[in-house]
Amino acid sequence: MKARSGEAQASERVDPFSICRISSSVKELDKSGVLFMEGDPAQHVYVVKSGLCFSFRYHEDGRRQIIDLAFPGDFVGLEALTQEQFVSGLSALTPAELVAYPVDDFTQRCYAEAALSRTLVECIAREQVILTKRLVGVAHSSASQRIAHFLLEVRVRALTASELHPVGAGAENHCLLSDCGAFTLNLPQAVIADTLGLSIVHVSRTLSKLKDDGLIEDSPAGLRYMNVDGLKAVAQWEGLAPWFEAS
Amino acid sequence: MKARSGEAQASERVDPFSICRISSSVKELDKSGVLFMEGDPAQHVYVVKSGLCFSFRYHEDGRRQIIDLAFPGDFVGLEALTQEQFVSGLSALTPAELVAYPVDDFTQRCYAEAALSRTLVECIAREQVILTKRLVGVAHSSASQRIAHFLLEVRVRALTASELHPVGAGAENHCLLSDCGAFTLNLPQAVIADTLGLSIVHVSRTLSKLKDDGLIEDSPAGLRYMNVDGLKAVAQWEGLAPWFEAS
DNA sequence: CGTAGCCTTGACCGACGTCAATGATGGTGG
DNA sequence: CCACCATCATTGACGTCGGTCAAGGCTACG
Repeated sequence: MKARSGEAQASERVDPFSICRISSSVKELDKSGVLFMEGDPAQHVYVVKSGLCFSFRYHEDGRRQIIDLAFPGDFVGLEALTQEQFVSGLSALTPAELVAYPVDDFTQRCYAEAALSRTLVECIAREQVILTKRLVGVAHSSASQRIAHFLLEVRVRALTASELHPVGAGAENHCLLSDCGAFTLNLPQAVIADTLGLSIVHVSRTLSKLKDDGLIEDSPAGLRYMNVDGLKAVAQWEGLAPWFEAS
Repeated sequence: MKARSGEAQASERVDPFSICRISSSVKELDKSGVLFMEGDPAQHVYVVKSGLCFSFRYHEDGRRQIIDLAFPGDFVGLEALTQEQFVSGLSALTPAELVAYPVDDFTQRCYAEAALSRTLVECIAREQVILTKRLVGVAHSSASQRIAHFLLEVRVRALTASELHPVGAGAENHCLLSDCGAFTLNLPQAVIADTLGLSIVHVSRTLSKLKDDGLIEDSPAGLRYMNVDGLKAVAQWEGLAPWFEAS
């Protein structure tokens, strides 16, 4: 088997649940529940089993920066592998389940099975690419670009996640919903704002503009994507990352 | 040996050169030389042996985002492990040497030696923490905060790197210089601007303000840090990361 | 001496934040 | 069924941070 996954399709992604043979327990979170906070002792590594979560940090001035969303199948709290304390918190946007693996077991297993290390490296590398993209975006893009990009990113990741983990996706119930043809997203604007480093007010204004342009629309279920290609144009979309399907 | 490194001092950091047993070659770069560009086929993983490098990406509008500086001892181009192409370019700020390891050898060795995988995971995780910090900073801080933070970050990383790799540090010659007591930094303002997502003009203005406040000073060798504590106050400095010495 | 980098400074302007008021929605208890 | 409150979204007025443009200075180098 070839180790490099550059040419991998989404369907070939390693399955994070493959590590389930090691001792594990499941944590359940309510909506807005907090699994751990920045600074908490880091004794477990987690995989999101169902629901939608996000990792975040607080800035000294009290503002929250959302580092990344975490979809079913995503690793979370990997900092535990290299540090005593979490450097970011983790909270849930919807009721969620996470599988917890004690760091020590996990580490030992890494030593025992190079393939697991490998999986890990790939997961982290994937995450890193998303982060650098976001970094470039936050630094250099206008609010509408950032927001359009964010909307597209969430869509792709949600679709990918639900393909891979149709069972426990769960996020559809509350936040995401891919109905006939059109994708619909229901997130508090505060989440978008804190992810992209914008104010809620400006997010609202920018979304209104996107609505005026017919790219999205309000619906009872949330934001409805009316014109994905239009969004891509605004976002100057180049795809999320090589290993995600273009779609 | 305990695998977790949260409690590690700088002196206990894993030595990236420990992988030198696998086939490798040294690449030399001139000042401003480019090792690879975004999109190039990724066939090697590198470790900076001497000099100062940086990884970057171009935004669609042509602006350059510097992702991170790379000091002697730092891994570079780790994307090669998981992707066919580099997602960022790498260039040198000073004449530099980099050790190149073919990905395939590297990968095989990862399978053979879990400890190497482990080292890798730690390096990437470390990098990730820096990235998330930068993300928070770029999104929520004022120019003077960002710049002060950047100055401090470079100082710590340069000091750490030169402790670990006193031989091949090399960066001192051109960019960094820790003379009697005061640290001195000589970087083009364009580098600071592109790292922090600011315009050169504004970097200049902000540095002038810091000079007015007596925190830094021009010197023939570059910027001289006159008041590190003052800088820390401006930057709301909380340390770079747990594994770096406070200093 | 002329040219090329790099830095500085001023004038101007736009994007985005803040503050504040107003609506919509939905859950809870009377 | 309605009153009440909490949460979230919208909208306007206004200020500011930082970008852009343009001009000029300083060194280094041929």
